[in-house]
Amino acid sequence: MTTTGRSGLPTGSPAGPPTLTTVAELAGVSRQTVSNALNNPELLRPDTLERVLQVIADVGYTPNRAARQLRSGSSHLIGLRFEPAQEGTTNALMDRFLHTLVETTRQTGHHVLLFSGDPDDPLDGYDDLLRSTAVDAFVITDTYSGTPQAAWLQEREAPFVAFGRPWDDPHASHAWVDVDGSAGTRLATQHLLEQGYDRVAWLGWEKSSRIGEDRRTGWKAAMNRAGLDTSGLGLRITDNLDAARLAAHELLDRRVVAFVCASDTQGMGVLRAFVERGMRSGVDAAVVGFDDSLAAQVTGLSSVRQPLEQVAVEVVGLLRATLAGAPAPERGLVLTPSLVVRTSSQRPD
Amino acid sequence: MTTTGRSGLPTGSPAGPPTLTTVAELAGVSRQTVSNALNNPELLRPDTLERVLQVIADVGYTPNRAARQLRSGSSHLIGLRFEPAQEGTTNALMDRFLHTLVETTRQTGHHVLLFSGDPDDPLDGYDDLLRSTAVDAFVITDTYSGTPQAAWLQEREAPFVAFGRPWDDPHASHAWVDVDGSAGTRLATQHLLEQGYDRVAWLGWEKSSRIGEDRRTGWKAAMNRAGLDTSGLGLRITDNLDAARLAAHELLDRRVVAFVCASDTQGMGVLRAFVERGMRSGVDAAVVGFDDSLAAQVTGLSSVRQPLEQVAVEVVGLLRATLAGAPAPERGLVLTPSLVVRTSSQRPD
DNA sequence: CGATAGTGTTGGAACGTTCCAGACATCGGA
DNA sequence: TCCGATGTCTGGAACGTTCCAACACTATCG
Repeated sequence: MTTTGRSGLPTGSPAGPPTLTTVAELAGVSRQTVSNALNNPELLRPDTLERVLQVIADVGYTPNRAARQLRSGSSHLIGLRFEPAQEGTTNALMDRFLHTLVETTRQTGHHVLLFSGDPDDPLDGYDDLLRSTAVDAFVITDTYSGTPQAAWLQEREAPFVAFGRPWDDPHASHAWVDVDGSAGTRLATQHLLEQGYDRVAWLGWEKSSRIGEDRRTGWKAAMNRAGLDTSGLGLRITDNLDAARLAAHELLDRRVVAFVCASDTQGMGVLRAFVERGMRSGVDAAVVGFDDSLAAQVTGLSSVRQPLEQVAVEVVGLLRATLAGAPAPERGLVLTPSLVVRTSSQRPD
Repeated sequence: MTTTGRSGLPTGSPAGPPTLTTVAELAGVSRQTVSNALNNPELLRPDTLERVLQVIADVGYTPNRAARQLRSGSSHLIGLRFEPAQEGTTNALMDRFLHTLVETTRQTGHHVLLFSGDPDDPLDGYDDLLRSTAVDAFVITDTYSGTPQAAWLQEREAPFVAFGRPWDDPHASHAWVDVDGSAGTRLATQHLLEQGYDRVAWLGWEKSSRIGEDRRTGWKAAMNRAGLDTSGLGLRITDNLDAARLAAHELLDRRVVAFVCASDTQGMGVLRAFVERGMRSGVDAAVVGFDDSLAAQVTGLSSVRQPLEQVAVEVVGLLRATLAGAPAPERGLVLTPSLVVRTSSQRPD
């Protein structure tokens, strides 16, 4: 029973963390049995299992990730390209999503790997990680600019799930989750109509923004359903405070006092216009923003809130299915946002 | 020259990405030579090097991370426990820091691994990653609650760098970077004094907050240097908008119209109080917040801005040094924040 | 009682890389 | 001419795990 080679040193010398062999020797079983104790416990006889697990706990053994990955091919890492804030994606938004993603993947034994790439090349960074087998799958989030990553990843048969629908190709055959922006603005518009306003204006983004146009349709649908005319009430402007402030003034001149916006930034611009005219927000005029950012929470701006936590949970669910070899669902999952009503759109009591 | 075993299949069959052996055969050299071409190019004859690199580029070879890590012991991953927002750390703040961290580590060939843990146990999660040799080092960020992680990691000789100073032990022997909160509030206070206010109030956090007390000292120092009395001007309240609003009213009753706050949230509360009294912010009264959050940017609240990008760069620099075996610097690195002046504290023109 | 089918456990091989010792030329100097 | 030094390249071994085929043993059945 010559103790397996492993140099001349006394086996299990304190250099480095314990390994399978260390545990095996202490428990008086083979390496493979220890491995099975962790990965296929049902194969072991109960008393053996207990003995092995006890030793594992005693020495504080944790399998070496690199070795496991090398042999099994799975890194238990999910890659996410971490971009600076972009249109439709406030930093804080990403933060909420990311946090739940990390928390949820933890439960499946996965971790999140962040990477970055050349801002001008939406594909940069993916290739390296894929070829070096560093990650098991990707989560892609910036689908507003078309989805070159999706096509690229699919071509390479790399598993991934998208947060954001494939605007270019609604029937794309990959798994995705998105939030129904249109439903959000519909909620906001209905809310303002219920508050007694009949001419509700829209402040949105340029026509080139798919997300912006989607949100606009919600406003339009709510107005139409109420039998109201929208002509002259929908404005497309750039996403900054001052543009929104000026646009609001323009509409206020025409006695339009209710606004639904494509972003909180624009909502803040409208609020500013109210103040400049001495109008009491929520009383003389009303506005609803989009994204429920910190700014909205702190200034009392009503806002449409995306269920990002739920999105992250669903993304992880799809990820698990994809990794298990399941085909992508027939259609993507579209979640409904909620409306957070604050003082900017509701009369006190 | 029997082609090395590798099953009976034609060598380099398209299954899976190319490996060292694939490249070696195509280039007509040994595995080791290919490895050297990447890791120690100076060992190769120039023409051999070129030939090998050409093949590498042709077949799109990237070393397998798991295998490399298993052999060399380095994962090229940096672990970061990703927490929900906490005192003194707005989500958006973390976002700026994290983004630069990802970007900077990219240049050193590292990636950022996010993990989470039991919110009640600041140590949870570290142990697993350490024992499974999943990460090369950690970045710890939540040092405001004491630094149990730092002590714990040091005990295990795990490399790490902290963002945030070790309040409990200023001479702790690990590498850290922090922002000089005191300098920030000093800047803010001086600015208000220059604007002609002489009774500048402080709205800060409870005494138990080290960060809060640090920021308070900056205000006090600036006032003292100007020969001004601070009695009755410093208030410690909870970090929410309404507490700040009420505190501001209390001070405004006493004709105190200039405020330096420990957070933007409090700053927003003060702004609200101005509005409620019909005071024009920046004209009749002034306030400066802390952290330059989106809310501040959008509401025109002057604020102290932390140089988070610079912090991240310095953290990575220290990380590299630590991983290279350098001892921790004698003292931590303290960076100076800047003041972003907006309409809340400066008269127009 | 011998063949058959589990049940629990084992050792060898393999994943793809880098470390290491050595092989084989080539070169300069004694 | 011979020797050591240098430059260039090679093959075996090892990192720690899981896959796989095979093992010993017990229980079942004809």
